[in-house]
Amino acid sequence: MDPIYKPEVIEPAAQRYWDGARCFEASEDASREKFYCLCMFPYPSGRLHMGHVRNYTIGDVVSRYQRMQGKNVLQPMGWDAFGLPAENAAIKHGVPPAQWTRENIGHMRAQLRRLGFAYDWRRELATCDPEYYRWEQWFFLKLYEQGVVYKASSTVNWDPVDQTVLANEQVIDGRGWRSGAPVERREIPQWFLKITDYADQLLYDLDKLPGWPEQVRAMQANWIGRSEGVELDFELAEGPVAGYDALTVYTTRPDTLYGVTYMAVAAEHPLAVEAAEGNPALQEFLAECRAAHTTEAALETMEKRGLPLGLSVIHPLTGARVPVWVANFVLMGYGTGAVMAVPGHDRRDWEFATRYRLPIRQVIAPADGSEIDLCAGAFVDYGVLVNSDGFDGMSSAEAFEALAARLEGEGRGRRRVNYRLRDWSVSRQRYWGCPVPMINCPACGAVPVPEAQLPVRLPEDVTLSGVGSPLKAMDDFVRVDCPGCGGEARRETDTFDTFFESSWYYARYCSADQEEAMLDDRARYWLPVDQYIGGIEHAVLHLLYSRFFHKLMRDQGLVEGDEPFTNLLTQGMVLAESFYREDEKGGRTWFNPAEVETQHDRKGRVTSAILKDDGRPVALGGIGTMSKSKNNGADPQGLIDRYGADTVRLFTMFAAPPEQSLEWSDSGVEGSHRFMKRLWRMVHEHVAAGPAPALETLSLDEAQRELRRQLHATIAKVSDDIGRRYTFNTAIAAVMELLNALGRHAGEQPQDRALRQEAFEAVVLMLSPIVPHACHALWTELGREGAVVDQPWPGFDPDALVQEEVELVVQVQGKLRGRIRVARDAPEAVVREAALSEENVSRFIGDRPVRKLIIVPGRLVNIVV
RNA sequence: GCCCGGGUGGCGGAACUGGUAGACGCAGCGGACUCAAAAUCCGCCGAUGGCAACAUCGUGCGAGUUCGACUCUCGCCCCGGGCACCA
Repeated sequence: MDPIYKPEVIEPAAQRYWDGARCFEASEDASREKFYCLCMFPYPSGRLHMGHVRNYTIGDVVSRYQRMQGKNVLQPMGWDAFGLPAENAAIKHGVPPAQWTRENIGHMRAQLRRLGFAYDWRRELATCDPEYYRWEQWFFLKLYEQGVVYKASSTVNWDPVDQTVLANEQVIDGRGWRSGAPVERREIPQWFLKITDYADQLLYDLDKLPGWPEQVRAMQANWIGRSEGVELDFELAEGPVAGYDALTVYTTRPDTLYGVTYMAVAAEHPLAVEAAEGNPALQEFLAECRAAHTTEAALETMEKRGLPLGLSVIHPLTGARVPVWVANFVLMGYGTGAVMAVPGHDRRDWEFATRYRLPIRQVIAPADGSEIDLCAGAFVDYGVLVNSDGFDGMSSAEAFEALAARLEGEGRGRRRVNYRLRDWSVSRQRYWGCPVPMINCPACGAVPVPEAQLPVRLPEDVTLSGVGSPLKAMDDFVRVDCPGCGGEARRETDTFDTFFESSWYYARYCSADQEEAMLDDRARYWLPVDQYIGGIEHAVLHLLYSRFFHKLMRDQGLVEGDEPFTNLLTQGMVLAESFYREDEKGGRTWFNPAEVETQHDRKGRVTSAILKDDGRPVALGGIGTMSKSKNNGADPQGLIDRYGADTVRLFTMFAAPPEQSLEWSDSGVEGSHRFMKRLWRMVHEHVAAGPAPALETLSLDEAQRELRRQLHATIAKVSDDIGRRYTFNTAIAAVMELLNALGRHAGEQPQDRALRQEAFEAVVLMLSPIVPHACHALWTELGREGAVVDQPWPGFDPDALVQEEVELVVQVQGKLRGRIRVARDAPEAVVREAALSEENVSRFIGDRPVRKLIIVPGRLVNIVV
């Protein structure tokens, strides 16, 4: 055995073994319990970053642990390969997006292999491959048949120079991020998926996900935003306008109906548009509201403004005339685009009414009878009705029911459920994405591409100028005969939102090589995913869309079950210290932490830092996420080259529990490397002394029994930490402690060596999910047959945990005053006697009488005087 | 504003069901080995007082429950994340 730990030798060797023995190729086996472990697939941006390393190491540890538990484990990997960065890179470097993407995939795949992750690479997929996206086109057409897909006009951010649609993040201060041109709002026909039809299921099924973090479920519930209320009609006092004879509003507070003093409609509302005809002031206001939307200015600070429309409505209960205003805080996209304003009991209505001196009426009083002052602000809580005719004295809840019933009876209102969730617009006016499989015919309208013609392949040999989508100029792609009438038609040049691809990839891994169908029976075997792992940033969009897709696939008979991911782990971010220098103009130059040396005071507190290059000081920029702009990223590749994959894996698992953010520390990595070297050396010393004899548990002396007790206690703890708690950091700490104890145990008797053999074997087994390469080598060095990857997880020997004598802590008045050793099963009287006679304890008791004595078996004694 | 997290040594973190606060690691300090350095090994390492044994204080702040509170209850302060004119 090599006395020196050489990751550069043992890591490739272990990987060659796994590949040769096809260890991680998973196949369906009904006789074994399956475990599908999945990490969110990466966007092939070019190279792996620390977030990837952390994410995939967690998944790999879980997978390898479950494998040792005897489960049939599937852990696949693939590429979320469509998307905007490829187009930007293409424009910048003149490389086609397909080429750029595939080169990046090649590089990142090699990096993942270097880290030794236990993937079934046969199932690798890239969403930009026609073999993948053809099924997504096929599925889209199925949904179209089913009526889940529809086309509607919707507003987009349009860059008039680049002739392209911009995502919200690409609009900076109202201008296109690349062209700098003022962004326009355009109405463009787009494809939508009716996710709102599934809103209730998506909300209520959250209760079926106890294995998800509370936080993620809460975020999804908020995003769906279900509210119960009443929709009611206010008859227009001056007769029909713009084809309406009533103004319909939605409210969650029908109990405040008697407090309505005005109505407010959105700027885009037909009544406002109609009223603006021939009214320049109103027209100007509507135009301002439209412009304000595009800038996405801080809405919270936006002033509430509006103008009267010169219309009024009739209150359905009192018959009073109520004026109609247009207001900039009313959203056309929610409810009916109009609200009944109750300034006494709604903050926004109150602000608006105060500004424009509109009347404020109190109709709700606090349930506890306290006084309120509506001049100071609105009273928004539920309470008891006042000034509301026959409804006075009812609680808000009672009044909700009574008013809803009355309005429904009179045909002027109905109970309604509203959602914040909007239908999902899946069209993107972009090149690098999956083509929407539709054909636009002047005669027939939008016609689906016939199934036999799938896939609609995205032409990959393109040059991107940055102006418009290159697809529009490609006649070969665009010109097509209409499948309906045979006439000349144009192919749809929009592509799908990339969330479309990532919404079902987890299912496709099960049937990755299936050429005849989207999914097959194998998906029924593997799904749902038992453990899904990824970043919290996907808490809403990706994880909501995937849940939606799973229900769509279920309704098409493609999968079983209601939910795709049984357990979800959201890993924390990777943070690092940053350093900078400021020039005269206040501009900052950021230095990578690798180029900087920190200096500390005698306590070890960081006081300042200098640049290694010139020895002059740099400023501390604080801890934050690793980012390009702050130049504080640690490059995984450099660390792997220097320390090996195992050290990097060990550090990322040891530095913090997986859900918390992880602070990067180069010296922490050094520490992990030290541990690897130490483990290697200790095993080497043990092995170099020759084979160990068989362990005879009955002949161990006290020190040996104590060491063995610690060994088996550690096995029990590590099993629980990795298997149940997912606290890999404490599992590693426990193994470190065990190794420290082994180092202190000096004996060289045959049974000491036998015990050491047992301990090292257990350590290697326990660490093998985390540092698999070194453990692969050490298992063989310990003289064991077979590969550690095929070994079962170690069990603990309950007999080894039994102690004849235990140490008890003795407290007086709850404060620690001494320790005693007593037999494990010592009767209470003996424990009591031992505790009271302990020197320090008796000193503290003095001559005070003992009032009470509490014994917690195996732990402590507390004496109350 | 609403909804989630969180606040423990110089630092990352541990203490899982109320029962020894600070495991493990990093940094720091001291020592061994060495001509020297690196590597490695050993020891110390919350604050205050004390030669010491030990004592007092100490988990954001204030109260409470309890024999006993980092852990439970109430009130407050601060930090992070998400949503945010959603009627």
